[in-house]
Amino acid sequence: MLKAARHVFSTHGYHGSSIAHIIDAAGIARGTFYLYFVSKRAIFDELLEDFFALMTREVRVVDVSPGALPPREQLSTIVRHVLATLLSNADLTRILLRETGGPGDDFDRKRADFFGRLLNLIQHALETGVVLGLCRRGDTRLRAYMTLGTVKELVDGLLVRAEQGVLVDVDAATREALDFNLNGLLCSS
Amino acid sequence: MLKAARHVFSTHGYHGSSIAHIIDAAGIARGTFYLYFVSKRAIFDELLEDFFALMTREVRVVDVSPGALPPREQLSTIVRHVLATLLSNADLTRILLRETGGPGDDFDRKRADFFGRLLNLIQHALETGVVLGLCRRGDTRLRAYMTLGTVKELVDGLLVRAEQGVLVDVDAATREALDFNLNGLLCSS
Amino acid sequence: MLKAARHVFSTHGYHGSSIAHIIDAAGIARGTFYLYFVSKRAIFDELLEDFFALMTREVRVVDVSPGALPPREQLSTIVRHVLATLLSNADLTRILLRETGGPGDDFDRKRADFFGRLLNLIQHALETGVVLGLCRRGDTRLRAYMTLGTVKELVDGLLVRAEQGVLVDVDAATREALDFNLNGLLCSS
Amino acid sequence: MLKAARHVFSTHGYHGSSIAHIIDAAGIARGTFYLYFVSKRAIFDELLEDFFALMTREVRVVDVSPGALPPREQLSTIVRHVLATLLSNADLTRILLRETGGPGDDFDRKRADFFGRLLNLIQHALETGVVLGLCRRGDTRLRAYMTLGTVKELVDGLLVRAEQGVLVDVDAATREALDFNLNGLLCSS
DNA sequence: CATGAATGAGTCTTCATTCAT
DNA sequence: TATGAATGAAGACTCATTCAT
Repeated sequence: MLKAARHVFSTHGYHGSSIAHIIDAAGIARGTFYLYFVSKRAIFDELLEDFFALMTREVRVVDVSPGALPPREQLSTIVRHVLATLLSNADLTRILLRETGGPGDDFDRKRADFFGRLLNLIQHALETGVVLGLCRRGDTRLRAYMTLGTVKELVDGLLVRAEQGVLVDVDAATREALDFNLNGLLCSS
Repeated sequence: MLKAARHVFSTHGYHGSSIAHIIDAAGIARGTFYLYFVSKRAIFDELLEDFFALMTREVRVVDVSPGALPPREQLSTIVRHVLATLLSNADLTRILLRETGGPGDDFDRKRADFFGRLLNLIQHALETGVVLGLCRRGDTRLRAYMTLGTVKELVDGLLVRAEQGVLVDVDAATREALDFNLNGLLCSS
Repeated sequence: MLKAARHVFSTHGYHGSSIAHIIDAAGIARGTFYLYFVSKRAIFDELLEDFFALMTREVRVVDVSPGALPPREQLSTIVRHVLATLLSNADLTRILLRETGGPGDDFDRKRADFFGRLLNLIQHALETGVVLGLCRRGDTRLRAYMTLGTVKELVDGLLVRAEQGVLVDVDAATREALDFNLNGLLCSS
Repeated sequence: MLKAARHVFSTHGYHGSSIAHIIDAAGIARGTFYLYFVSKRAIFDELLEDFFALMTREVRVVDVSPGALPPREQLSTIVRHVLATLLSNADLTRILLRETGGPGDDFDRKRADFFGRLLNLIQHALETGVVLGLCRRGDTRLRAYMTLGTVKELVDGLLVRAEQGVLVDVDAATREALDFNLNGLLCSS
């Protein structure tokens, strides 16, 4: 049922999905839906809540204490996890990336919260990198935005590929993501 | 009237905006609206069409012929223009960036078209860069996605700042964008 | 279970009470309800049927045969019984007096039947009174209505008092009722 | 439209009447209804508000200053007006008298308010009567309830007659009402 | 050109009732 | 006998769109 809703929502968006769609997809009766979910809004929220939780579980602060793995390796692991999670939950990812102005302000707020937390995490990492002399100085907030942007759009691109039947190579994508964010596009640089 | 609609749409999203909102904001009668626009959908489309046109005008292929300005300078000009245009049309930008799953598949298709064209432009530039020995080899499509992502999210971040009353420095943002995309985050690397 | 329903109905009215309310109050399962009652309507009917029976038992034709107690005394006894019964079954009385337009026409018809029978009883008594020279001539039907009205509204008033925590004096109320109906409001008259 | 609703409500009660009934009776479309009334509840309220106003206009405190008309005459006038108003608005009267547990607590509260005001008026009159030596001492509150009851039930009875096609004689009813309330049922007494 | 009253298809939600366990 | 998950008809309300003035 959550599965059905997930599919329906990710296909038509929140507003484009009616209860009728969902119950048809789930093969249940109207009343049954309301037996498990208080409202259309509620099932949408639950869907995202679960996904937010799933995503958040993967995201950790990079450990820079001596003896820890090299930061780049840690980053690589995190990014690979994140990408893998997002790609293997294409439905939910689509909702997360593409659904906006959804059920009202609450959803946007929750979404903003989620990305905001990510943003802070990234920004914190960047600042640490600057302190450690690894990263160039600059507006870390804006850079955090841009880094987040690379991931979001990368996933979107991979999703498109997947939709076209192309097999996605998560490892390669991870490499590209790290390479792009760390070294930029230029050659020697 | 387009102005009113623009504001309403960007504030409440497509689905959150009713004809009533728009005509109230525009101070016209219901019937008058349909005198100028065939449907709610139509005014939304026109709004975006205009904006797409406005944006596209700014985006040029980088000229790599001998005697042209250095590519980085050209890029800088383009990016500055793009950022300035987006930021000075915050309403439309918000719609472009945040409104999804809007009026139906058509909107998404158009939006996808727009970003697709951008994507192709960027990819083409990257490939040129590779050929010229300026850029590292790699999956140029994915890199194009990521580059696009940096711009989208950067603008979103700047918009947030603007909404918070912080004056936005387009030149600085342009520098950050170029720097990030070209050189990445790492120091000397 | 009837008790629970009685309380629920008298508190929220017929339409305001759902099966859920009733089974919650009774602490039973949904299915169990339908084991004992064919429908929501049925339990409501049974509730009232019982109450109608209870009430009717108290109401007798006044015995005017020689040797019987004085009519006023008989009346006093009947009225006292009626008032006591109504007041000690506040829940049901509330339903009887206040619930209207309930489950549909049937309920109203039954209710009308009940009061109709009362009406006939009262009218008959009045006509007897006229024949015996005790009562003034007049439209006995209308007078019967009015007499019934005094009782209904009196009980309502007493119920209000009871709800406010005021102890109700049935004897006093009986006296007032008889006095009002027999002698009216005026002094010497 | 109010007319249609009035008829529908008075026939089926609040809960028994659907918007569909009302718009069918009024010969309008669904949306048109909501153009004029915010909700089902709203039209019901307006109906009653109007009627309350109409009724209240008729009810005055009896003037006992020297030189005024005899109280009984004033009473007679008031009662005649009230009865005439109620009977010539049979639909609304039916709602007022028979609809309970309607749209929720608000309606009951409003209804209670209305009858409460009447009650106070009557009680005040009775107390004045006692002071003037016209009325017997007693529980004036309870007597007010009973007086109110006579009117309500009398009207109900007259309504029944009217429904049966019997022509109602308002003057006769007024006489009966006054006679009953002032002198009671007994003969010389 | 402008108006705004009227429309009715479409949506969410409730709740009495059934039935397999 | 008891349960409670499942049902689906019915109802209130929204809103993009039309059209007579």
